[in-house]
Amino acid sequence: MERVNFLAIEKKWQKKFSKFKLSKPKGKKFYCLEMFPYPSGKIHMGHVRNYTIGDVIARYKYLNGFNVLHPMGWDAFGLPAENASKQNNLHPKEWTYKNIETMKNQLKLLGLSIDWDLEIATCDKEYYKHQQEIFIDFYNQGLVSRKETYVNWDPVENTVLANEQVINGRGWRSNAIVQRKKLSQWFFNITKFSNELLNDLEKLEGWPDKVKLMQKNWIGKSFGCEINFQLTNSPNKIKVFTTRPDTIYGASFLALSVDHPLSKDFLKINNFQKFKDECSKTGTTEEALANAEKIGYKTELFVNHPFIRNKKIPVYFANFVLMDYGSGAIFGCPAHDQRDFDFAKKYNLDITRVVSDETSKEKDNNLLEAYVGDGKMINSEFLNGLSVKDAKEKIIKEIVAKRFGEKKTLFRLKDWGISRQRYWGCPIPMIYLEDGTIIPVDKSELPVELPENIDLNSKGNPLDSHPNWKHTKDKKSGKKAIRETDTLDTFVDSSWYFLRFCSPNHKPSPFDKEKVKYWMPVDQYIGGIEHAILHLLYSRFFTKGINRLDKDINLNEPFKNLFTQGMVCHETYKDNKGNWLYPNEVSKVEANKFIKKIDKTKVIVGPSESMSKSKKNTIDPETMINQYGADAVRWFILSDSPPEKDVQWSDTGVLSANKFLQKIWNLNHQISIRKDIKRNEKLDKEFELKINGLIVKIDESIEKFRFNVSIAHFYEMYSFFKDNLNSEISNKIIKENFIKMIKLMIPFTPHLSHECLEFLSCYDFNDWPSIDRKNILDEISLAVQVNGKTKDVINIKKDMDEKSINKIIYQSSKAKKHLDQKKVVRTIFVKNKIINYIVAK
RNA sequence: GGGCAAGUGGCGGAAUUGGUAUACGCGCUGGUCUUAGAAACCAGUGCCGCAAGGCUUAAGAGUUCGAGUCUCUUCUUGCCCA
Repeated sequence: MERVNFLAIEKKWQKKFSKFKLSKPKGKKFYCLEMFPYPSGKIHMGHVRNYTIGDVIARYKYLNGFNVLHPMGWDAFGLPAENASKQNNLHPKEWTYKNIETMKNQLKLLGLSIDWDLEIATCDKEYYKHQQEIFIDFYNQGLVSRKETYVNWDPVENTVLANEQVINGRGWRSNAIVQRKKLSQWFFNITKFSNELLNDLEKLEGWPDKVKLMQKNWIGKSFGCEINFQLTNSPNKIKVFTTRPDTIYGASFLALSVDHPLSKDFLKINNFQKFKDECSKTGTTEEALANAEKIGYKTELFVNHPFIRNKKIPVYFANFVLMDYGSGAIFGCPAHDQRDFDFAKKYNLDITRVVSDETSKEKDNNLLEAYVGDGKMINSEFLNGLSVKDAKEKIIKEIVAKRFGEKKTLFRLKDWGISRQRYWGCPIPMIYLEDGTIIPVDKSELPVELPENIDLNSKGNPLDSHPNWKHTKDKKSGKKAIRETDTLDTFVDSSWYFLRFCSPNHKPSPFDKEKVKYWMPVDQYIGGIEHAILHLLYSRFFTKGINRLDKDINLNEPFKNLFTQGMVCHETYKDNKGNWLYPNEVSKVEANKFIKKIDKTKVIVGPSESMSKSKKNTIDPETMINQYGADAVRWFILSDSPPEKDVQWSDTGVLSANKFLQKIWNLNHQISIRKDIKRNEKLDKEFELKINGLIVKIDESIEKFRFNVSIAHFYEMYSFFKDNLNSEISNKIIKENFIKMIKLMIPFTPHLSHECLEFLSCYDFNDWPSIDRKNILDEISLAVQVNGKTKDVINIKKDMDEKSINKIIYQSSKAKKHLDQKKVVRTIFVKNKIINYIVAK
């Protein structure tokens, strides 16, 4: 068998690919973008999968005549650089750029069609300078504000986290339990776009429904009303937001957040202070609040019930009410809200049912839990008998009419806190004058550069501890000023990089508007599902913000089509002491039996999980590329599972990919030395039809992101070629069609395909085989069923009528014996598909 | 607790969207070649059955000439929100 040295040919073609451009003067534009990586050191299999998928799409579109933008860059700011710096005494900048160099070379090993002239790194001052400009523009547009709020404080990273970065009450990166802390912070006013961010989801037809639903839930629009409750002993009112005004007749208490303005009057009271401290331990997430024991602090305050004369409702402070949702106060209706129910049980408060549960036969009022379902209103005077929905409408009308409150829509989405007390991020371009005014840095002074000399071991914020960096002057007035020493959340960096890629070297502004108008939106965005909320929501916000700055850009959404790929998984291994082991530290003795290479001790095999350094179930892409070749690695990672699902890494899988690609090379060689034999025109035609069918299938499966199916078709086509090497088919036809197949493989195995084409003296690497519409098979196979069960399959001419088919079946079909001497009651005939005889029993 | 997916051989997974279930790959079994191994090649591989044939898409029901696909119930798993 003829063999090819994959490493040698890959090296050869990579030299050409590295200068490769998919952009061309003609053709419709296509912007193909994969989420850019964090330069953590080395690429991992997740990157391999992500960028291979992107490369298939980019190359496919290019070969189909599109003018393709396919850039790559680095999400280069972030905490790991600081941590590494402390450990290795290497400046974050050096560490980052060293990693970028390594990873860039690794990406090149994959043979990606990336235009490296467009490369950007977010830690480059040429990049963050423009980010600071956008920040100032947003500030001037009222999209940035400074607020004192309770924040999620990550005690391990010593920084503030956005709500989106708190997962199950823990920091998304450190996994430390998040604390509540009051700080003055910068915010992007993302809530100004709540409605647009929600409504425009509908326009995103090219996004997975799942992601849209997650964003919808995250934005969390809810309808309800505000009700002002009159305090009995003061002229003041307490404003309450509720989505269930229909349950007002069941109200038995008011609960306020401990941060509610009214709490000021209680701060001097010892018990209250104690209670407040207790509440701060609960955490800020909705989950923590829901699971925590409901505790309250009873005040001597009462409010009047707006609809029940002479009814006074007690006022509590409670731990499950948050100041930053609604008005920081709720009315409790224990019968129909579980949290209120728990609270009422604990403090012996009234539980009055106002919605009847028609599905339950129990009529008594002794509820075991809150009833939140639908039903008819009871105990509610003029609402009685109405459904929950109707009651809601009626009571809101009444509340508005009587001026007790107003109709209101509320969002769960909160503004995006962007201040981080870290060094390795984009400095926030604001200054504080001595008189207390806060103003943006003059644009002519941008970028506000990070200082090179920094002591990362100092306590607290490194920029704040720097001896002189923060001291500056206001350019206009010449007054002394102090710089903002917080840096921006790194999610800001990735919220507009897709715009920068359209003109990465543009100096005057963040991007060349004309280029953005041409390339945007991104036609295909590809990345992990883990960014379904954070990154994608922020990018949408940025796009809308930028569009507001200049309507002429006319860009509402950044990503037209989104694809979220699954993760790469591998079995986990532990030795008998419970230590994790890398896959290359163990060897397989027999099925399901593994031993540790070093001392032959038994290894415990755990379930297959997403590859992670902590569990050591990682496979190094570079090792695999060196062993099997980049094309084989690409081939395997695309072939084994549909790309949106998790894929199981398998050494035998990548080995068999390697073997198959060797066979393709061997076939290529055999075709080149094939001797022309007697030819049969009919076979020639059949052969052409077959390859024509392949083009249709490959086009379709690539468009639908079903690369595993594409690859199955290539396997079938390979067998077809091999089986026909000695058939009476002309050399011309075999070779022409083999070239077509090889061209179809370019997006999957660019190195091997190019090498084969060159070997066959075909130097046109830039076109895609076209479908010959006339060359469509005129024979089809038809299923013959009796009583709905398939008894035979016959090959007939396309579009043959029922009568002729009947004749064939009664003459020669295997189904004949099931029909003989039986009465056919009915025949169902679907042209070119099936014929079904219903026979009497 | 709520919402959304999904359940097909020993494994990863196909199935033209209601019309031939198990394509393709892995693994496994047998054979050829080889001193041997590896590679390569050939054959087989859902289940029952010697065969004819019958059964089979988590379980159960329903609609239909026909259901992996549609509807309902149950179970299981995964994800997101709580």
